[in-house]
Amino acid sequence: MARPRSFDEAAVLRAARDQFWEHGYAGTKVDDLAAATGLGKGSLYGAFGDKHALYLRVYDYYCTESTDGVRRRLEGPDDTAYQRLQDHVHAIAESVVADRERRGCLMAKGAAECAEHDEAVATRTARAFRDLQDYLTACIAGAQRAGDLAASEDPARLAGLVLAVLRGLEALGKGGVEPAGIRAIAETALAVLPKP
Amino acid sequence: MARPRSFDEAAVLRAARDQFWEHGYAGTKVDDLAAATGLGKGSLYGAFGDKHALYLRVYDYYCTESTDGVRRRLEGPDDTAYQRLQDHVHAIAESVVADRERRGCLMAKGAAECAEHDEAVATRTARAFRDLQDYLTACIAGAQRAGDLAASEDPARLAGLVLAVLRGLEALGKGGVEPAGIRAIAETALAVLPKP
DNA sequence: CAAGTTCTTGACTATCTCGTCCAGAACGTA
DNA sequence: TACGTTCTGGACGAGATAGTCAAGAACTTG
Repeated sequence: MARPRSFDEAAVLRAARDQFWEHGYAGTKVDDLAAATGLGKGSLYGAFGDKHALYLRVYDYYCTESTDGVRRRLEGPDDTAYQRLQDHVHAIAESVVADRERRGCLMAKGAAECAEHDEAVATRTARAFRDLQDYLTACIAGAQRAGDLAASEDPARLAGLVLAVLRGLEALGKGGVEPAGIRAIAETALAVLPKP
Repeated sequence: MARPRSFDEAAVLRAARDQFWEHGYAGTKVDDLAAATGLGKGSLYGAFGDKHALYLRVYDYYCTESTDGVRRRLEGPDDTAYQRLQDHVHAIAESVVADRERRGCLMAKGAAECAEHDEAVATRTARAFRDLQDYLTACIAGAQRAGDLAASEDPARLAGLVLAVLRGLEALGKGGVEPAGIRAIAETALAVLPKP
């Protein structure tokens, strides 16, 4: 029919994501996006629309990747559910610790910068949090059935608490809290979850 | 000696703070700052230096006000320490719930946007978090001495956990989590703190 | 009240930034 | 191969934006 696209859309989204991630929405220039993706501005506008539309694509892509990864890590049989929960909490703490440039999480950054004025960002963020809490709830419920956590507690409430701690770890990491502090919080959070 | 300033510095800082708070650092224009503060750009530059220097003044001012408020709310005699802790956690949850425009916390927003590239913001944020954890630690230690919390736990670790939950509440609020969810997390966090 | 100093205002400049546009390139189809 | 279509790259323009500057205002002190 016509000339096909010469770029890989996913690669362009990743490059654009890194720009927005590093500089924020307002701090990212369209020229930077063009340079980072290797596309001319004409191609960029033709393929994705304007800066805002591209940001939404990137943000949605990031949220989906992020929450899907969590889902995969948390789902599984009941008898290893508690282990998976522990691993997940530790993994988040380690990723915060490992992030020495304090790049943080694009979801946290994007929500902080844009959710107030951008309904699409707010909506996508809300869905991501809901998904995360659902995956945590399922995992915790599994651990309760397996007898590794007290069955008396509402799993959704515990999941909310864990989610808040994990989001808090991310925020504290941004704030430069030391590795030992981050790890201690993760340990303490796991320790206070009610056991049978 | 000379012509005195015709503006109230604290009022100017508050007006500038609201601009940065609403639009972020990169999203705030110097013209907006001038309009919001009522000062001409010359006065603004003369009194505070450039945009970045003004931002740092504002950010420091906000952090100080914020942490001082928490200190005042948490300090006091041991026998009411646990009550103060509960009140504080509830107050944070309620402030998140009440923030229907999702303006959030300037510290969270500023750290998310700037800490990565701006050493001064990173340093100030780290100090604020350290202060907050110290105040929480002192309050929790008081509650332990009064017999309202289990004395077996390290108060600094519990304080870290509480701080993470509070910062997490803020992040979840930005993400549009419902009031009931926010309040449930606050309740659950208080409920899992180990009692004697 | 005169002199000296600092503050104020807003016009101005130089640069940046978004988004458009077009000439040419690359491809499928007939 | 010739044609129609879509993609590409970058020059361009309109408007925004950070920071400067100069002329005058306001105040203190001698």
